[in-house]
Amino acid sequence: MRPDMEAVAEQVFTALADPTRRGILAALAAGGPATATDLAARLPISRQAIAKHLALLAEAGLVTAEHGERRRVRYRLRSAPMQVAQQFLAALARDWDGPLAALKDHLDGRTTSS
Amino acid sequence: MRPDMEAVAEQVFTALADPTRRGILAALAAGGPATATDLAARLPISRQAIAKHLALLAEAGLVTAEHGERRRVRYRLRSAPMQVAQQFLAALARDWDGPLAALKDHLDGRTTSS
DNA sequence: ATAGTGTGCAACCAGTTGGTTGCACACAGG
DNA sequence: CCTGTGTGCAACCAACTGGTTGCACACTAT
Repeated sequence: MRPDMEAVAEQVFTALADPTRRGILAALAAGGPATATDLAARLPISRQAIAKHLALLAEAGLVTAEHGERRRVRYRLRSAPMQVAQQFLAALARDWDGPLAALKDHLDGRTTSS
Repeated sequence: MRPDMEAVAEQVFTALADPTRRGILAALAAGGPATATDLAARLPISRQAIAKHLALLAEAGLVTAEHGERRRVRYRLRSAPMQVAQQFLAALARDWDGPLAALKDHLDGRTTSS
């Protein structure tokens, strides 16, 4: 079940690279699931700006929309995509300074090890 | 020794969010340390564009510049900042669906866990 | 019926970003 | 001396992004 791990990681990275988005996620983590208008009351930007960010976060799978009574929509955190991103980072680091890198350096004419 | 972990993570996320940048890093991982012109030969963009990306990657600490003979500059991968980013992701995930989140939900009037 | 509250959609705007071209400079070899 | 190669800097450009405002729509309550 890896629907293109790199694509998920890219979306997570894009989402988490923005301070405002991290602020929204922190607000959700601190106060539990909330609606866009609720978040707009706590953050210094407009509801529509928050709605755009929530759409992007939902696209990345970091939040899920829960439709409640009277057209209200609550957003809840989802940590699963972040674990995918973590694995992606781990895989990258393994590729970079793993034994392959040393071999490459050797073939490159450098005597990195031994 | 944490010079603002979140700042490092943000730079890593910004750097890794761009496909071209990941391509440059992949080329470095595959072929070992290389110069900007060398990378420009393998990638479909100009040397100057690559130089800009390398500057950003160096700023994030993901590559280091090694000044060699005759004004040549080779860039080498550094995986340390990625491990910081990994820890940041782990801390976030812990904050989200850890016991605190359940408590918050409870205080919010919801009976998530008995 | 109408007012109030909450959501979604679209237009618009300024700043950033990814990319290009062009040029100036440093240095080794003919 | 010049020519070739490699680097750095700056200007410029199109596209994207983060943010705003305005408006239309849905639904509940008075």
